[in-house]
Amino acid sequence: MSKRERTPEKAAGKAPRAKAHVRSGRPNQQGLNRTGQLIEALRERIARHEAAPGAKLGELELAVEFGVPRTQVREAFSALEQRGLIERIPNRGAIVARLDPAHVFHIYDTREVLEGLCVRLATVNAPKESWRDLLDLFRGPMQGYVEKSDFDAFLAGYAQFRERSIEAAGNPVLAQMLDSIYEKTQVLIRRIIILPGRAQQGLREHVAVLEAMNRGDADAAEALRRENMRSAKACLQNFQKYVL
Amino acid sequence: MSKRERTPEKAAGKAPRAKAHVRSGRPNQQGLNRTGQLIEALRERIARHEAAPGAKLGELELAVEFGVPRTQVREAFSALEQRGLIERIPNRGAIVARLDPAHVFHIYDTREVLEGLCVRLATVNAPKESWRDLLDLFRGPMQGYVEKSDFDAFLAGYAQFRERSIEAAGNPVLAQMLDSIYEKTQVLIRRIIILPGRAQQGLREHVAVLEAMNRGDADAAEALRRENMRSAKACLQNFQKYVL
DNA sequence: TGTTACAAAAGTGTTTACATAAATGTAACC
DNA sequence: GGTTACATTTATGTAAACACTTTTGTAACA
Repeated sequence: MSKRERTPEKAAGKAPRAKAHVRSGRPNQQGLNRTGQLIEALRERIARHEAAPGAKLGELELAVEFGVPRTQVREAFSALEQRGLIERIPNRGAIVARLDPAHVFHIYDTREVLEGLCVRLATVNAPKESWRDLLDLFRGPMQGYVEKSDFDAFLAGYAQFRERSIEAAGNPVLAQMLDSIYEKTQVLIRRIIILPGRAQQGLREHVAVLEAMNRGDADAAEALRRENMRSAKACLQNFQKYVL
Repeated sequence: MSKRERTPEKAAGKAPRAKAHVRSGRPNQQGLNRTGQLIEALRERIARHEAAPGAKLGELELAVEFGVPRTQVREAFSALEQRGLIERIPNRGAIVARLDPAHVFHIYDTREVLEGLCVRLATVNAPKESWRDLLDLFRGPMQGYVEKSDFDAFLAGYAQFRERSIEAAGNPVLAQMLDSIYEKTQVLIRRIIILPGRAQQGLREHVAVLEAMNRGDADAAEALRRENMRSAKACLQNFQKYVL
């Protein structure tokens, strides 16, 4: 699963209408068309910070790298610009969007209510005791990850909580909004959890949320989750100079 | 301000490099580039239901109408698809996105928490008594609009509340999410307010929200606004067969 | 040595042309 | 009369060419 093996165009003869079955103008493969694949690839690259904020995204450069015509790169840019992941400056090209501190705090305010809704819906929709396994994970192994500073395992646990919640909430509108937030802040999480005491507190708060969810107390779960987001934001503000 | 007066391409000679100052490849005009203008025009057309859900959007058709090359229409489609306003079916073109009832309810659940956050932030940020004029409007003239069934004036009042709240909240992330919801449900509002008793109840609830905002009680404002959204959703469920 | 003017290069914005897939119409065939 | 096979049409997917803007490098000039 390397880059992508494609003939870099310019390999098709000009036979006006010769059989022509598997040539240049094929529409899609495996469900997503090529532009969609390109959008997804760029999105992930930006979310992973493989392309740093402010970095220039050359149209021709990407077109050659992915083996697609420049037109498709521009279509992808158009989509990514709508999602706020890149900025296009007329005649100057596209750059990965920077996120200034103020914007990050705006994101966290919004995220607070969305995450709250997510756990509320998840609690309502899933039967009691549905969260036993996650609760065990967060009460047991996750504590060890924090002590051993095994942040990868720790983040994997968070990701599991995240996926399960969104899945159980069953609200695609909410899921999309949380995704759009997540893809912008993904890289921040790695900087936050290494802050002194943050991982421990986050863990405590998650356990409290999960306990409320597991006993079916949707209102408490929502309130606790919102509290959790507020404390994360407060932590971010305290260490703003080191993180943002 | 009619359609758009542009030479429908194919009017520029092929002088290899003759002076060339105001020709074909100009980048933008009045702040937004042409693709941006096209996106905005199509967005509005969809939001206003001038293009009905499920209606086909032909690339060439739109290209001719707006006097732009097909490539730009495709870029606009790519952006609109990201915003969930259209759906693209491979080799079949684009259609205006349909919104099924389940999706509408998901939207309203999400909207509830976002609108709640909006009035909370607006209340916190704006000084007390900032909402006196709106409160007077909703307690006075708006009542008359309902009784006279002057829905246009009524909706204008709602729009004013909406704009002022978002403005005062001062959170662009939230504003964008509310916009993305609004552009999808705009047409529904016209069907909801004509439902028996809905306008009256919505008005009462808005007055309550504004009273809380005007006395600076952010928590009450948030709770009341959320209540308002829940009652709107409930109304929608009751008359689902007539509205959706 | 620093500055300005100009020219070349690189890259984006735009346009057109070509290839292919779906839809449609027509005629042969049962 | 209805169905199937094929040709035609229409529209989308793709690719490449063209036009313009910005930047950068170079050289003349103060």
